[in-house]
Amino acid sequence: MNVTKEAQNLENTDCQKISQVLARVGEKWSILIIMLLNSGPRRFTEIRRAINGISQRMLTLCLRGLERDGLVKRTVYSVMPPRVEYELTPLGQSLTEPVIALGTWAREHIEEIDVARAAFDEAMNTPKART
Amino acid sequence: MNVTKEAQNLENTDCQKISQVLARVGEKWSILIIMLLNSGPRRFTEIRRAINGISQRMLTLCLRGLERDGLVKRTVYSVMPPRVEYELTPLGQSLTEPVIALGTWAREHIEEIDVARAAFDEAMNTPKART
DNA sequence: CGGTATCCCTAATGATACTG
DNA sequence: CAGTATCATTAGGGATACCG
Repeated sequence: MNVTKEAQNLENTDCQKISQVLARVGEKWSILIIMLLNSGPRRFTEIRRAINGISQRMLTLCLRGLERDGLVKRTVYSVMPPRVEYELTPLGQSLTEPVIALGTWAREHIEEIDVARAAFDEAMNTPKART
Repeated sequence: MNVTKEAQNLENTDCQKISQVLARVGEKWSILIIMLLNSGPRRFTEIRRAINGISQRMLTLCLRGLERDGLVKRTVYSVMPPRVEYELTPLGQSLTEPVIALGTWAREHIEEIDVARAAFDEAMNTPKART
């Protein structure tokens, strides 16, 4: 889980920290939720409807994780029926910057990746190709 | 898996793409491998020793995934004993930039996150706190 | 050395039902 | 509405053994 001094650019502990953050950001739904909330507060069901395919359970767990890390703020309005709003904290907002940078990279290189994948998969189907 | 137009900053397809990339980058070991290879080519066993705790199986799978996406190049030297070197492709190298940006964010905010986590966990142990 | 193949166990996730 | 609880299924990943 640690990288030795061989990884000259980063310290061991740095890698651990980065891994922790990337693990959260890399979670299938986290990034989508963060980007959705980047455009303003949303209610639980709004988020659920906006993100196609997420189960109620996973949305709850994911929001809890983001809330725990201080990236998302959960506000409960004690009315009937209940109303709960989620919004990015300043910390969460600051995270959108590097995330968008990564997203930009993804957009710029996704075709290149697709080509690489196709080439790799084809090579797999052509056993001779793998010397 | 899609975000509706509610997420004004990004298109549906963008989010899918970003998710794909983040899923790979977010994988527990990928980021460590990428950062390790950022300092130069490494042999299979070198990587394995450098990254504490990764199993041979997972290293193989992870490297295959990175290779498939065109981020890592695998070179086999047909000698005895076998020698296989892994290095970042230009695409892989370009990825280190936004990843390092995210890493920088992680380093700058990890304490804030730790505090948030501690506060959240304490609130959990004080049921009254969650109204 | 650098893998692949197999078994096995656990953690993650979906589906469903129920509640303040 | 916004959850929680439970069950069932599956995917992730470790351990081990074997191969070119």
